[in-house]
Amino acid sequence: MRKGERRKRELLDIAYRMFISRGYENTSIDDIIDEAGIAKGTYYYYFESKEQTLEAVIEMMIENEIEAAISILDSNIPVLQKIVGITASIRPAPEELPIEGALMRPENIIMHQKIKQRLVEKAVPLLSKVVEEGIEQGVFSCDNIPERVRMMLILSNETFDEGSFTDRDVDVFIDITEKLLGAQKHSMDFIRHLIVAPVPSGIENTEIDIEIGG
Amino acid sequence: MRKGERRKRELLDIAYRMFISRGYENTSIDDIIDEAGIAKGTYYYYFESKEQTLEAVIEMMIENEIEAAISILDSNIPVLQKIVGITASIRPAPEELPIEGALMRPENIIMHQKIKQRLVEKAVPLLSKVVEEGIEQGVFSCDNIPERVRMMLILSNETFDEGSFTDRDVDVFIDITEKLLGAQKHSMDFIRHLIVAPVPSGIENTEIDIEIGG
Amino acid sequence: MRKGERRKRELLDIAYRMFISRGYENTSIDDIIDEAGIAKGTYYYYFESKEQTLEAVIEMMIENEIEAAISILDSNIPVLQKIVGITASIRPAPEELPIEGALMRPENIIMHQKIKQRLVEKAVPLLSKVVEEGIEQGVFSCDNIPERVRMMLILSNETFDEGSFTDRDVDVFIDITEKLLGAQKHSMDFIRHLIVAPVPSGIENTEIDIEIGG
Amino acid sequence: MRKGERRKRELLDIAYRMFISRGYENTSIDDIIDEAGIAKGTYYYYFESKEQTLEAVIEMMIENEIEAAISILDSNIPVLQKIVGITASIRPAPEELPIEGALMRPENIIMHQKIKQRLVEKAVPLLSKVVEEGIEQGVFSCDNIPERVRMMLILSNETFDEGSFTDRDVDVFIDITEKLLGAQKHSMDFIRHLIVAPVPSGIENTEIDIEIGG
DNA sequence: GATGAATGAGTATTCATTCAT
DNA sequence: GATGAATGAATACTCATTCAT
Repeated sequence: MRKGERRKRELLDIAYRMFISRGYENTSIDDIIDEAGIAKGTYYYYFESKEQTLEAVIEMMIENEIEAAISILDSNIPVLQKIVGITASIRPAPEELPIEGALMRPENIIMHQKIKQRLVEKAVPLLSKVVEEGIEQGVFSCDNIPERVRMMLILSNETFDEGSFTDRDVDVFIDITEKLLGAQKHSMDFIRHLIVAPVPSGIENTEIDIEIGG
Repeated sequence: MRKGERRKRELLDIAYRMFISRGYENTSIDDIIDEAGIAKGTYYYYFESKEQTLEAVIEMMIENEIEAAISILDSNIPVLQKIVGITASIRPAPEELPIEGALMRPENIIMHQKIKQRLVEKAVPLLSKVVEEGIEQGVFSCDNIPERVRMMLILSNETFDEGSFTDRDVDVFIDITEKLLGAQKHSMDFIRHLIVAPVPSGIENTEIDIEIGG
Repeated sequence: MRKGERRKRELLDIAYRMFISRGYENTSIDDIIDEAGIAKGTYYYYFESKEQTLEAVIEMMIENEIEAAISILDSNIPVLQKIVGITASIRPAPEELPIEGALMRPENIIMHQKIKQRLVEKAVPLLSKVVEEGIEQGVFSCDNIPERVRMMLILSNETFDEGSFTDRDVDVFIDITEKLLGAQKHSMDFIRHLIVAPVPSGIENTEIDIEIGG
Repeated sequence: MRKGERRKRELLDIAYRMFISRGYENTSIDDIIDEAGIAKGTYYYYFESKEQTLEAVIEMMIENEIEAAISILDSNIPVLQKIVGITASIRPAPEELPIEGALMRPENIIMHQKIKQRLVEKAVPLLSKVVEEGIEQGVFSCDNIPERVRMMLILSNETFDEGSFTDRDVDVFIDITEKLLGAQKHSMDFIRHLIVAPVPSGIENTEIDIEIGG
């Protein structure tokens, strides 16, 4: 049993790495067992199906992220930094992402989507705690905390995941987050230094500036 | 030529409906040609590949949405209502969505994602125009318009698409949109009547309220 | 493992027979598995692709021929007969050839060509040994042995493979082979009795005897 | 009719070039009509089938070669040079061959084979005339002329077509041709200067030198 | 002479899953 | 616990050919 557990964990790691690097759809059971050096029957001894494996892989991933988030939550750093730290830790680490940041490659969308969804689910209550903490300390001031936290997470995910955001995106994100949580203007400016815009502002917009209507 | 065009349009419609109702991945070429009552060769006479068909289907869909959006843009209704109208028209109409609202079913994720992405791309410049109009009229007040518009769209998509939002989500969305664009508090309250929350507030949160840490 | 090997050999035999009798291009995977009574997956469990199967089939064939050739090489028969024996054994046995002798039917050309090429490659070093032996014994006398052997093989293949050669072709072949290897005039005459010309001399030429020029 | 003929000739030229450059099997009717800028129906107005087109293409090619050969035959140059000239002209010009000399690529084998066969058929009677001429002049001395000529052609084709022959191959070829036709030793040495071996002698043989038997 | 829409049989390959040993 | 042989449904795409206009 102990041995079996270890084996399963091992397989999970392999599946994880392969799903991440080549996409779920592009990874066949054969790929996995080849890499693991086991027989096909063995794989099916440990997993019911490929989909169940994906589920398990995601669960494992989530647990890791959440663990990190909780340790931040329980630490003694200031509330504002907790928010940022947890939000960051909740996002799949860059090195875990498919190469070339090709999250949009169809073969990766499904897994990516599932992960994001689960992470938001898990993170909302955690961050809500932090916001409540902040309200007690007078740093934040707002109602409907979980809903606000959820929107903040969505914005963060959708804006920064693709890796093609600009300084302006960061500016707006900071502004809106402060207002979302009722924080002091500029109190979250420090985020700016933590996020490096890979694309200088103004480039993206040029081509979008189309003349419309009359 | 006329005849060929009609035929192609017909096939596009069929593909569209099938992709929408059973998902792109779950629709085989055979399904499409059976439905259309044509030979396989005929299908490939009009489309290069299945993927290209998806692209064409999405393009068709987008064009429809954008057309509607532009007619709103060019109309004489108040700026605030333009914003809401365009934002709504930009979202795939509910009846166009896969049955059971199962946008999250893996087989639909890819198409859904592609559509959302293209719609945002197309809508940002349109809405930016409206916001500028609003600024001139003193209704809005903000900088970095395209970035703000983009975030508003993302929030709108992610919040209302799933069909499982609450009144609180609506409240927060209104609050944040007003702040995002620098609108008067409560000036966008009227949205509330246009969006009906399918899930009463407070239900979702119960299960998320987990005890954490020590 | 033993079992798998047997199965593979079995499939190889079936593929071999089918490729030979109806041509590689005209044999579909479905034909093969129908004949073998196995599922498609099973076929692909043993072979990577149709082309790889062809490769394997040819390899098997070659090995058989070469084995026969080597046993002749190692025997004690006179050098002249070794040459003839190996040259003959190196040629695909008539019963192995596509029915109707239709080697020229396009569907067979590819395989036929590949086989000939590989056989020549394999046979040249073998026959070179024999020629060296013959030189030591004073039966042959020549330089550039591998090149000469290769040409002899080509001539033999191209002349006798089609199955439409005449007595005169045999005469010329004998003459030229003797000269090629520096053998005594008439020392290889005995070949004549081993090769039966299916077409009496003089028939082919009639139609070719065209008046040319002015 | 005149116009139709021109059109057909035009199509033939296109088909010819495409078959040559990408192989018969790899050239689809669609490729041809795209290149020609005509409709599919038009193609079938001029040709019965793809195979018939190949036949016509080859016929056209052969005619060109034979024409050149005949003009050499009728000229006043010495017999030995006629032999060489015709033999060379009979071989598909290098620039007509598939790129990269990949005659062995399966997609080209069929056409290549057909061409070689037809060329030999056509060339044998021509060269036989020359050899007879040579016999009258005392330059050659042999019987069974067509058979000898045929073998010479085969040897020439098989040896020099691949483009990977050595100086030794040339030496042996000269030696054997002289003996085949009963020419004076060294009388054909001049060929050597006309053929440039792309591969220095001795390289190929190394790897073939395998130890065999006991 | 010319068009181009329509055909449909044909083909190789993939892959998650099962199960007897 | 572990194996690996066997399965077979599923699928996208090709292409020479026909024929009504």
